Amino acid sequence: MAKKSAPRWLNNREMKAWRAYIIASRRLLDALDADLDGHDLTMADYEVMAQLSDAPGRRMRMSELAEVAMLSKSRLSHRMKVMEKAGWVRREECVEDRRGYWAVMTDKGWKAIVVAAPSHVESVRKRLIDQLSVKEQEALAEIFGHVTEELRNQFIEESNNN
Amino acid sequence: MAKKSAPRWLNNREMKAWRAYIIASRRLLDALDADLDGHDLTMADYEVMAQLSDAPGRRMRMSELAEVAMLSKSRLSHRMKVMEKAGWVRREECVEDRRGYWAVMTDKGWKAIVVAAPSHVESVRKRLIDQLSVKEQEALAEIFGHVTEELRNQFIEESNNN
DNA sequence: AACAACTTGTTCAACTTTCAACTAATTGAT
DNA sequence: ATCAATTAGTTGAAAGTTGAACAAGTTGTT
Repeated sequence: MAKKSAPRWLNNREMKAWRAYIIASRRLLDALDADLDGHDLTMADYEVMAQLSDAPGRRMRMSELAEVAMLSKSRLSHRMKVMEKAGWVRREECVEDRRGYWAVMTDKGWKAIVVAAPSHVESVRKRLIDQLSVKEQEALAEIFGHVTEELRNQFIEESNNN
Repeated sequence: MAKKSAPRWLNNREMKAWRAYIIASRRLLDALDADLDGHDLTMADYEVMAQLSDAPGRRMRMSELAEVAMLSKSRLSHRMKVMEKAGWVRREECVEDRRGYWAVMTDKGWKAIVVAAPSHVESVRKRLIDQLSVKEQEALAEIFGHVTEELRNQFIEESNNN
Protein backbone atom coordinates (compact mmCIF):
# COMPACT_ATOMS: atom_id res chain seq x y z
CA MET A 1 0.00 0.00 0.00
CA ALA A 2 2.89 2.43 -0.48
CA LYS A 3 1.68 5.77 -1.85
CA LYS A 4 3.39 8.06 -4.31
CA SER A 5 0.89 10.20 -6.22
CA ALA A 6 -1.87 12.52 -4.95
CA PRO A 7 -4.60 10.58 -3.17
CA ARG A 8 -7.70 9.94 -5.24
CA TRP A 9 -10.36 10.87 -2.69
CA LEU A 10 -13.85 9.50 -3.11
CA ASN A 11 -16.24 11.75 -4.99
CA ASN A 12 -19.76 12.31 -3.76
CA ARG A 13 -21.29 9.27 -5.42
CA GLU A 14 -18.48 6.97 -4.37
CA MET A 15 -18.58 8.22 -0.81
CA LYS A 16 -22.33 7.68 -0.62
CA ALA A 17 -21.96 4.11 -1.83
CA TRP A 18 -19.15 3.34 0.59
CA ARG A 19 -20.78 4.92 3.62
CA ALA A 20 -24.17 3.41 2.92
CA TYR A 21 -22.57 0.02 2.60
CA ILE A 22 -20.39 0.18 5.69
CA ILE A 23 -23.07 1.61 7.95
CA ALA A 24 -25.80 -0.77 6.84
CA SER A 25 -23.49 -3.74 7.10
CA ARG A 26 -22.51 -2.96 10.65
CA ARG A 27 -26.12 -2.43 11.72
CA LEU A 28 -27.35 -5.42 9.80
CA LEU A 29 -24.81 -7.78 11.35
CA ASP A 30 -25.66 -6.41 14.79
CA ALA A 31 -29.36 -6.99 14.21
CA LEU A 32 -28.85 -10.51 12.90
CA ASP A 33 -26.66 -11.34 15.87
CA ALA A 34 -29.25 -9.94 18.24
CA ASP A 35 -31.94 -12.05 16.55
CA LEU A 36 -29.82 -15.18 17.08
CA ASP A 37 -29.23 -14.40 20.72
CA GLY A 38 -32.19 -16.46 21.92
CA HIS A 39 -30.63 -19.56 20.37
CA ASP A 40 -27.30 -19.12 22.14
CA LEU A 41 -25.61 -18.55 18.82
CA THR A 42 -23.53 -15.87 17.19
CA MET A 43 -23.39 -15.46 13.43
CA ALA A 44 -19.96 -17.08 13.43
CA ASP A 45 -21.10 -20.12 15.39
CA TYR A 46 -24.22 -20.37 13.26
CA GLU A 47 -22.07 -20.43 10.16
CA VAL A 48 -19.96 -23.24 11.59
CA MET A 49 -23.04 -25.26 12.48
CA ALA A 50 -24.73 -24.59 9.14
CA GLN A 51 -21.69 -25.65 7.15
CA LEU A 52 -21.28 -28.75 9.25
CA SER A 53 -24.93 -29.69 8.89
CA ASP A 54 -24.58 -29.49 5.11
CA ALA A 55 -21.51 -31.68 4.91
CA PRO A 56 -21.80 -35.38 4.06
CA GLY A 57 -22.24 -37.30 7.29
CA ARG A 58 -22.44 -33.93 9.04
CA ARG A 59 -18.69 -34.10 9.48
CA MET A 60 -15.83 -32.10 8.11
CA ARG A 61 -12.11 -31.79 8.63
CA MET A 62 -11.19 -28.92 10.94
CA SER A 63 -9.19 -27.09 8.29
CA GLU A 64 -11.90 -27.29 5.69
CA LEU A 65 -14.50 -26.17 8.19
CA ALA A 66 -12.34 -23.22 9.17
CA GLU A 67 -12.00 -22.37 5.50
CA VAL A 68 -15.69 -22.46 4.59
CA ALA A 69 -16.78 -20.77 7.81
CA MET A 70 -14.14 -18.07 7.22
CA LEU A 71 -12.48 -18.49 10.62
CA SER A 72 -8.83 -18.90 11.47
CA LYS A 73 -7.86 -22.39 12.58
CA SER A 74 -7.10 -21.07 16.01
CA ARG A 75 -10.44 -19.42 16.33
CA LEU A 76 -12.29 -22.49 15.17
CA SER A 77 -10.32 -24.58 17.61
CA HIS A 78 -11.42 -22.37 20.50
CA ARG A 79 -15.04 -22.25 19.37
CA MET A 80 -15.13 -26.00 18.93
CA LYS A 81 -14.05 -26.42 22.52
CA VAL A 82 -17.02 -24.32 23.61
CA MET A 83 -19.49 -26.04 21.30
CA GLU A 84 -18.16 -29.42 22.32
CA LYS A 85 -18.82 -28.55 25.94
CA ALA A 86 -22.36 -27.58 24.92
CA GLY A 87 -22.68 -31.04 23.36
CA TRP A 88 -23.30 -29.78 19.83
CA VAL A 89 -20.20 -31.20 18.20
CA ARG A 90 -17.56 -33.79 18.87
CA ARG A 91 -14.04 -34.31 17.55
CA GLU A 92 -12.88 -37.58 16.09
CA GLU A 93 -9.37 -38.60 15.19
CA CYS A 94 -8.77 -38.90 11.48
CA VAL A 95 -7.45 -42.24 10.28
CA GLU A 96 -6.37 -41.15 6.81
CA ASP A 97 -4.24 -38.30 8.09
CA ARG A 98 -3.25 -38.80 11.64
CA ARG A 99 -2.41 -35.14 12.21
CA GLY A 100 -6.02 -34.26 11.61
CA TYR A 101 -9.43 -34.35 13.23
CA TRP A 102 -13.01 -34.57 12.10
CA ALA A 103 -15.49 -32.07 13.44
CA VAL A 104 -18.70 -34.05 13.82
CA MET A 105 -22.13 -32.65 14.51
CA THR A 106 -24.01 -34.49 17.28
CA ASP A 107 -27.73 -35.20 17.33
CA LYS A 108 -28.10 -32.50 19.91
CA GLY A 109 -26.28 -30.07 17.62
CA TRP A 110 -28.49 -31.08 14.71
CA LYS A 111 -31.59 -30.47 16.78
CA ALA A 112 -30.28 -27.09 17.86
CA ILE A 113 -29.59 -25.94 14.32
CA VAL A 114 -32.93 -27.25 13.06
CA VAL A 115 -34.64 -25.08 15.65
CA ALA A 116 -32.46 -22.03 15.02
CA ALA A 117 -32.48 -22.06 11.23
CA PRO A 118 -36.07 -20.99 10.47
CA SER A 119 -35.83 -18.07 12.83
CA HIS A 120 -32.47 -17.04 11.39
CA VAL A 121 -33.75 -17.22 7.82
CA GLU A 122 -36.76 -15.19 8.81
CA SER A 123 -34.41 -12.64 10.32
CA VAL A 124 -32.29 -12.46 7.16
CA ARG A 125 -35.46 -11.99 5.12
CA LYS A 126 -36.92 -9.32 7.29
CA ARG A 127 -33.70 -7.33 7.68
CA LEU A 128 -32.38 -7.68 4.14
CA ILE A 129 -33.78 -9.98 1.47
CA ASP A 130 -37.45 -9.04 1.65
CA GLN A 131 -36.42 -5.38 1.54
CA LEU A 132 -35.01 -5.85 -1.96
CA SER A 133 -36.65 -6.13 -5.35
CA VAL A 134 -35.74 -9.05 -7.56
CA LYS A 135 -33.53 -6.72 -9.59
CA GLU A 136 -31.77 -5.56 -6.45
CA GLN A 137 -31.20 -9.10 -5.27
CA GLU A 138 -29.61 -9.88 -8.60
CA ALA A 139 -27.50 -6.75 -8.42
CA LEU A 140 -26.32 -7.71 -4.95
CA ALA A 141 -25.25 -11.18 -6.05
CA GLU A 142 -23.52 -9.77 -9.11
CA ILE A 143 -21.69 -7.00 -7.28
CA PHE A 144 -20.47 -9.01 -4.34
CA GLY A 145 -19.71 -12.10 -6.35
CA HIS A 146 -17.41 -9.92 -8.36
CA VAL A 147 -15.87 -8.34 -5.28
CA THR A 148 -15.01 -11.74 -3.81
CA GLU A 149 -13.50 -12.91 -7.06
CA GLU A 150 -11.41 -9.79 -7.33
CA LEU A 151 -10.26 -10.07 -3.72
CA ARG A 152 -9.07 -13.56 -4.51
CA ASN A 153 -7.12 -12.30 -7.53
CA GLN A 154 -5.59 -9.48 -5.53
CA PHE A 155 -4.59 -11.91 -2.82
CA ILE A 156 -2.79 -14.08 -5.37
CA GLU A 157 -1.08 -11.05 -6.93
CA GLU A 158 0.05 -9.81 -3.54
CA SER A 159 1.41 -13.22 -2.64
CA ASN A 160 3.48 -13.22 -5.82
CA ASN A 161 4.82 -9.71 -5.30
CA ASN A 162 6.70 -10.62 -2.16
CA MET B 1 -38.71 -13.76 16.37
CA ALA B 2 -41.31 -16.35 17.46
CA LYS B 3 -42.25 -18.66 14.58
CA LYS B 4 -45.62 -20.19 13.81
CA SER B 5 -45.99 -20.95 10.09
CA ALA B 6 -43.77 -23.03 7.78
CA PRO B 7 -40.38 -21.38 7.32
CA ARG B 8 -39.98 -19.45 4.11
CA TRP B 9 -36.58 -20.73 3.00
CA LEU B 10 -34.55 -18.67 0.59
CA ASN B 11 -34.96 -19.56 -3.06
CA ASN B 12 -32.01 -19.87 -5.36
CA ARG B 13 -31.79 -16.20 -6.26
CA GLU B 14 -32.23 -15.03 -2.70
CA MET B 15 -29.65 -17.46 -1.42
CA LYS B 16 -27.15 -16.33 -4.02
CA ALA B 17 -27.64 -12.70 -3.04
CA TRP B 18 -27.32 -13.43 0.67
CA ARG B 19 -24.28 -15.68 0.39
CA ALA B 20 -22.48 -13.40 -2.04
CA TYR B 21 -23.05 -10.50 0.29
CA ILE B 22 -22.01 -12.19 3.51
CA ILE B 23 -18.92 -13.82 2.06
CA ALA B 24 -17.68 -10.74 0.25
CA SER B 25 -18.32 -8.56 3.27
CA ARG B 26 -16.30 -10.78 5.57
CA ARG B 27 -13.40 -10.98 3.12
CA LEU B 28 -13.57 -7.30 2.29
CA LEU B 29 -13.47 -6.21 5.92
CA ASP B 30 -10.56 -8.57 6.54
CA ALA B 31 -8.65 -7.14 3.59
CA LEU B 32 -9.31 -3.54 4.60
CA ASP B 33 -8.18 -4.29 8.14
CA ALA B 34 -5.05 -5.97 6.84
CA ASP B 35 -4.33 -2.91 4.66
CA LEU B 36 -4.62 -0.65 7.73
CA ASP B 37 -2.30 -2.81 9.77
CA GLY B 38 0.79 -0.84 8.86
CA HIS B 39 -0.74 2.27 10.39
CA ASP B 40 -1.46 0.60 13.72
CA LEU B 41 -5.16 0.99 13.13
CA THR B 42 -8.20 -1.23 12.91
CA MET B 43 -11.27 -0.24 10.92
CA ALA B 44 -13.03 0.58 14.17
CA ASP B 45 -10.24 2.84 15.40
CA TYR B 46 -9.96 4.45 11.99
CA GLU B 47 -13.64 5.25 12.10
CA VAL B 48 -13.27 6.87 15.51
CA MET B 49 -10.34 8.96 14.34
CA ALA B 50 -12.03 9.90 11.07
CA GLN B 51 -15.19 11.04 12.82
CA LEU B 52 -13.21 13.00 15.34
CA SER B 53 -11.11 14.67 12.68
CA ASP B 54 -14.29 15.82 10.94
CA ALA B 55 -15.85 17.31 14.05
CA PRO B 56 -15.61 21.05 14.78
CA GLY B 57 -12.47 21.66 16.80
CA ARG B 58 -11.64 17.97 16.27
CA ARG B 59 -13.52 17.27 19.47
CA MET B 60 -16.69 15.42 20.24
CA ARG B 61 -18.58 14.24 23.29
CA MET B 62 -17.89 10.59 24.10
CA SER B 63 -21.51 9.56 23.62
CA GLU B 64 -21.86 11.21 20.26
CA LEU B 65 -18.59 9.76 19.10
CA ALA B 66 -19.71 6.29 20.17
CA GLU B 67 -22.94 6.83 18.26
CA VAL B 68 -21.41 7.97 14.97
CA ALA B 69 -18.60 5.43 15.12
CA MET B 70 -21.15 2.71 15.86
CA LEU B 71 -19.46 1.52 19.03
CA SER B 72 -20.90 0.86 22.45
CA LYS B 73 -19.94 3.39 25.08
CA SER B 74 -18.03 0.72 26.89
CA ARG B 75 -16.05 -0.23 23.84
CA LEU B 76 -15.25 3.37 22.99
CA SER B 77 -14.14 3.96 26.55
CA HIS B 78 -11.67 1.09 26.28
CA ARG B 79 -10.39 2.12 22.87
CA MET B 80 -9.95 5.70 24.03
CA LYS B 81 -7.74 4.49 26.84
CA VAL B 82 -5.51 2.77 24.31
CA MET B 83 -5.48 5.68 21.85
CA GLU B 84 -4.84 8.09 24.69
CA LYS B 85 -1.80 6.07 25.68
CA ALA B 86 -0.65 6.26 22.06
CA GLY B 87 -1.00 10.04 22.31
CA TRP B 88 -3.61 10.34 19.56
CA VAL B 89 -6.45 11.63 21.66
CA ARG B 90 -7.00 13.23 25.01
CA ARG B 91 -10.02 13.54 27.27
CA GLU B 92 -11.18 16.83 28.63
CA GLU B 93 -13.77 17.43 31.29
CA CYS B 94 -16.93 19.00 29.98
CA VAL B 95 -17.98 22.26 31.62
CA GLU B 96 -21.54 22.41 30.26
CA ASP B 97 -22.39 18.95 31.48
CA ARG B 98 -20.15 17.83 34.25
CA ARG B 99 -20.99 14.17 33.84
CA GLY B 100 -19.42 14.27 30.42
CA TYR B 101 -16.10 14.35 28.66
CA TRP B 102 -14.80 15.64 25.38
CA ALA B 103 -12.78 13.34 23.21
CA VAL B 104 -10.16 15.59 21.66
CA MET B 105 -7.85 14.69 18.82
CA THR B 106 -4.23 15.69 19.46
CA ASP B 107 -1.82 17.03 16.86
CA LYS B 108 -0.11 13.69 16.89
CA GLY B 109 -3.46 12.00 16.23
CA TRP B 110 -4.18 14.41 13.40
CA LYS B 111 -0.82 13.68 11.83
CA ALA B 112 -1.44 9.96 12.14
CA ILE B 113 -4.83 10.12 10.43
CA VAL B 114 -3.53 12.40 7.69
CA VAL B 115 -0.93 9.78 6.90
CA ALA B 116 -3.31 6.83 7.14
CA ALA B 117 -6.22 8.28 5.19
CA PRO B 118 -4.84 8.25 1.63
CA SER B 119 -3.72 4.67 1.95
CA HIS B 120 -7.05 3.64 3.44
CA VAL B 121 -9.01 5.35 0.68
CA GLU B 122 -6.80 3.70 -1.89
CA SER B 123 -7.55 0.39 -0.25
CA VAL B 124 -11.32 1.00 -0.28
CA ARG B 125 -11.05 1.92 -3.96
CA LYS B 126 -9.00 -1.04 -4.96
CA ARG B 127 -11.03 -3.60 -3.01
CA LEU B 128 -14.50 -2.21 -3.67
CA ILE B 129 -15.27 1.12 -5.28
CA ASP B 130 -13.10 0.90 -8.38
CA GLN B 131 -14.49 -2.59 -8.99
CA LEU B 132 -17.97 -1.13 -9.51
CA SER B 133 -19.54 0.66 -12.43
CA VAL B 134 -21.24 3.98 -11.78
CA LYS B 135 -24.60 2.19 -11.98
CA GLU B 136 -23.44 -0.36 -9.44
CA GLN B 137 -22.21 2.34 -7.08
CA GLU B 138 -25.60 3.97 -7.28
CA ALA B 139 -27.33 0.64 -6.71
CA LEU B 140 -25.17 0.03 -3.65
CA ALA B 141 -26.03 3.38 -2.12
CA GLU B 142 -29.69 2.91 -2.87
CA ILE B 143 -29.92 -0.64 -1.53
CA PHE B 144 -28.00 -0.12 1.66
CA GLY B 145 -29.43 3.29 2.36
CA HIS B 146 -32.80 1.62 2.29
CA VAL B 147 -31.64 -1.26 4.50
CA THR B 148 -30.38 1.13 7.17
CA GLU B 149 -33.59 3.12 7.09
CA GLU B 150 -35.65 -0.03 7.42
CA LEU B 151 -33.50 -1.31 10.27
CA ARG B 152 -34.19 1.94 12.06
CA ASN B 153 -37.94 1.53 11.54
CA GLN B 154 -37.84 -2.05 12.73
CA PHE B 155 -35.92 -1.02 15.80
CA ILE B 156 -38.56 1.54 16.67
CA GLU B 157 -41.36 -0.95 16.07
CA GLU B 158 -39.68 -3.54 18.23
CA SER B 159 -39.16 -1.01 21.01
CA ASN B 160 -42.86 -0.21 20.95
CA ASN B 161 -43.98 -3.84 20.95
CA ASN B 162 -42.55 -4.51 24.39
C1' DA C 1 -37.24 22.37 47.06
C1' DA C 2 -37.35 17.43 46.83
C1' DC C 3 -36.73 13.42 44.63
C1' DA C 4 -37.52 9.91 41.10
C1' DA C 5 -36.04 8.92 36.62
C1' DC C 6 -32.76 9.30 33.35
C1' DT C 7 -28.08 10.18 31.19
C1' DT C 8 -22.96 10.15 31.02
C1' DG C 9 -19.13 7.66 31.15
C1' DT C 10 -16.19 4.26 33.56
C1' DT C 11 -15.04 -0.16 35.56
C1' DC C 12 -14.96 -5.08 36.59
C1' DA C 13 -15.34 -9.78 35.34
C1' DA C 14 -16.41 -13.02 31.96
C1' DC C 15 -15.78 -14.23 27.56
C1' DT C 16 -13.77 -14.06 22.77
C1' DT C 17 -10.23 -13.34 19.47
C1' DT C 18 -5.49 -12.95 17.91
C1' DC C 19 -0.83 -14.14 17.37
C1' DA C 20 3.11 -16.74 17.90
C1' DA C 21 4.95 -20.96 19.49
C1' DC C 22 4.50 -25.65 19.51
C1' DT C 23 3.81 -30.96 18.60
C1' DA C 24 3.09 -34.34 15.51
C1' DA C 25 2.41 -36.18 11.01
C1' DT C 26 3.01 -35.92 6.03
C1' DT C 27 5.29 -34.67 1.69
C1' DG C 28 8.92 -34.11 -1.40
C1' DA C 29 13.61 -33.92 -2.87
C1' DT C 30 17.83 -35.99 -3.03
C1' DA D 1 16.01 -44.00 3.38
C1' DT D 2 16.84 -39.50 5.07
C1' DC D 3 15.79 -35.14 6.30
C1' DA D 4 14.18 -30.39 5.30
C1' DA D 5 9.93 -28.22 4.38
C1' DT D 6 5.14 -28.09 4.78
C1' DT D 7 0.60 -28.97 6.84
C1' DA D 8 -2.92 -30.05 10.67
C1' DG D 9 -4.38 -28.63 14.62
C1' DT D 10 -3.85 -27.01 19.53
C1' DT D 11 -2.31 -24.08 23.15
C1' DG D 12 -1.29 -20.11 26.20
C1' DA D 13 -0.76 -15.43 26.89
C1' DA D 14 -2.06 -10.89 25.58
C1' DA D 15 -5.38 -7.95 23.77
C1' DG D 16 -10.08 -6.86 22.72
C1' DT D 17 -15.12 -6.95 23.55
C1' DT D 18 -19.43 -7.35 26.16
C1' DG D 19 -22.81 -6.45 29.54
C1' DA D 20 -24.10 -5.42 33.98
C1' DA D 21 -23.21 -2.54 37.85
C1' DC D 22 -21.87 1.71 39.40
C1' DA D 23 -20.93 6.87 40.73
C1' DA D 24 -22.00 11.27 39.62
C1' DG D 25 -24.60 14.78 37.34
C1' DT D 26 -28.95 16.40 35.07
C1' DT D 27 -33.90 16.76 34.10
C1' DG D 28 -38.66 16.77 34.97
C1' DT D 29 -42.50 16.50 38.05
C1' DT D 30 -44.95 17.61 41.78
